[in-house]
Amino acid sequence: MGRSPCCEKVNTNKGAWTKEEDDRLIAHIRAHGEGGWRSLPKAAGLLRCGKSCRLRWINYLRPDLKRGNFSQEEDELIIKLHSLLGNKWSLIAGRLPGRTDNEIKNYWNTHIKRKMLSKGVDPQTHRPLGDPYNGCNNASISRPAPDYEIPAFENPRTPEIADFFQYNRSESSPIEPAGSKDEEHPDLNLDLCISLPSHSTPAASRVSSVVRTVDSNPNSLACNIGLRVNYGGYCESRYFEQNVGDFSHSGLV
DNA sequence: AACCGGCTCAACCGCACAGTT
DNA sequence: TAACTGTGCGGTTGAGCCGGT
Repeated sequence: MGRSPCCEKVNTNKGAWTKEEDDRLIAHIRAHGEGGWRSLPKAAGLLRCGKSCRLRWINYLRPDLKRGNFSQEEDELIIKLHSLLGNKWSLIAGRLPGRTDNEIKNYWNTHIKRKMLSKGVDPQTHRPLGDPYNGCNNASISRPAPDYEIPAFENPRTPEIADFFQYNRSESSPIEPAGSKDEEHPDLNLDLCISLPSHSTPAASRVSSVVRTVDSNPNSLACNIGLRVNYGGYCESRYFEQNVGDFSHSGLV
């Protein structure tokens, strides 16, 4: 059995939004808050699909949007985060206040990609074009680090997140390594801070756990980092490998 | 002024996934 | 457990803008 459509296709407006539609949507969300997108169009008197309303609000009408050109700092941060996360635009957007995933995705495709290609860097792998390691995600092969620094994550900014670091350090985990780690590689900065997308931060949202692990090997300097994030009912686990300073996204936990 | 091609970005689409029944 | 619902994500599209000819 096929999936039912997200909304009634007939009598539904498509394309550019009018000022009146924007005003209706804003007024409804001010009065009732975000959420309930499926029923929102009818309640707000809009002939729009719920998904379309959500997108319009998140990408254009939200009052906390920054708009305007990206700064040099934002440029660099996007490139660094993309090297860590790949095309996870919503996660990247979560670290750029006032920016949306759609905006960053567009900016990446129209500006940064071209800029990187003109510098001879593969925008997908963040490695020089023609690099024999391009497309290779095997952490057992030692690769040179990219020519820019991997961003150091900030320390936990809330007591709650700090608690999770503390909690998970002492808790055994499927990917918890044996033995101590910081002592072996004191220069490795693996403090992780997960910033939640501002548009999806209801009260219940929180970092459900951050598992900080380092599987240190004196010869390969490889380490593993696992993250589990839960916000707004959305839970995601990620697993990164680092090899001699090179974070390569290697797959889901 | 008209045409054309490239670029931008708002919006759409299909899908995945967690939650609910 | 399966079916269904609601939401969010990433890829893609296309209307509109702009500069060049």
